[in-house]
Amino acid sequence: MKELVNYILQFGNLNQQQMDLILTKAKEKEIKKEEYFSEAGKIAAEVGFIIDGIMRVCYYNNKGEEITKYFIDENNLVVDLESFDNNICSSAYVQAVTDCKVIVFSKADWQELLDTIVGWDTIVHKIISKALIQKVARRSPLVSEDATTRYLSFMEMFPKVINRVPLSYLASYLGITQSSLSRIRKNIP
Amino acid sequence: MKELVNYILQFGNLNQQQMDLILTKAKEKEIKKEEYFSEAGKIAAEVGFIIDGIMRVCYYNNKGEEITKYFIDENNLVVDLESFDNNICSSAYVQAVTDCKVIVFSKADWQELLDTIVGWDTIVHKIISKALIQKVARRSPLVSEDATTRYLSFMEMFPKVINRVPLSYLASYLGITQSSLSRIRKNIP
DNA sequence: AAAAACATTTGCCATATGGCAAAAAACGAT
DNA sequence: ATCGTTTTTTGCCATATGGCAAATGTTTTT
Repeated sequence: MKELVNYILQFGNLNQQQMDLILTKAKEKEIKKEEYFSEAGKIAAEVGFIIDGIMRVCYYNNKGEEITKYFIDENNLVVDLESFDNNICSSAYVQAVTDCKVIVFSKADWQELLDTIVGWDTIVHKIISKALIQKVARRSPLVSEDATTRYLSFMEMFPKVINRVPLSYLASYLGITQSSLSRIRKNIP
Repeated sequence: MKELVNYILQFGNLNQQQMDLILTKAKEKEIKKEEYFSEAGKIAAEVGFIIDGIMRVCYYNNKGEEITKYFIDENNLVVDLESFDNNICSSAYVQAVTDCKVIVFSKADWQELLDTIVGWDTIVHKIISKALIQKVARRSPLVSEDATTRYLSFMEMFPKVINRVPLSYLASYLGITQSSLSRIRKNIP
């Protein structure tokens, strides 16, 4: 739980008692490779924090192709916000790419913490804003650069991820086919 | 100011007195076509709400090309969040694409409202989360679809925008060249 | 109304990426 | 270690998009 505590404290201060309360609601959970953390068509029921492993968010486009929208790695929050916040069905899958160790909060517990701990909502808001801003920032360059540049930027941004995910996931994230990605990789020194 | 009031009330309730206080801080402002609302290298000083007109967020990539990251139209908030929240220099320009009428709040006033009005922070959080989620949702499909599909989706998502912005802005938003976009348009019935 | 400035379209050809199928390599289970 | 499965690479050719420059069309200024 140390990772989670450190993560939270980056965004604001809580006293020992408040932090303890948060931790009593935190449940540790294993998610095996390929299993889903949340699924399209269902309502997201948990907020997660990845201690170990990589997840991805993916969906099927109108041609039926499976598209990876983004990757989430260690020490990050994982939650389908739109679904969780608004109690609506999710439009994407959140899937473990490797075996994952995750800390989860049920929706009821999460809500209780928001109602109970003064200042927790502000911290949560900061965490979420930062994550969303980062998401936008990471996806934007994917549109305007050529495929090789996109791949190189990905390597810089996610050095920990690149060798742990199948090429096909990465290719759809970058918006190219797997064979193109393979060729691009070959041409990099 | 009616537009702003309606917009706010979508996200939560405020009494008359609270709303009046907000409106005392709101200043109306004109921004002429091509002028900047905020600039790269400077710290964003205002939160804006577009009453009329279209703005865009743009930056220069490492090849020196000007890239439009997104468009913002009527009845939406406009602010470089990362810069405004953290007091750091902005990395992008926010520019009026057409003449704009905007309601603005200075940073000091905005902060005062947050400190004074109970519940205003929650409303602001909701507004911002929704805007960010929307931004992510809008950019994601740009990566995985072909250019024609991207253009068609843009038309659906921004019917009000498409005929009011130069082709070059739209092309860089879609990640293609202006001439390709011109050809794509020609081939659409 | 004419001129100038700007925006869009088009032609020509180069290049990047896609589609598909087979080969090669890597991984897992027995 | 071996077989079977899955992932990655490669070859071949088709197609989409880019680059550049000229032509056309549109707006703004004088």
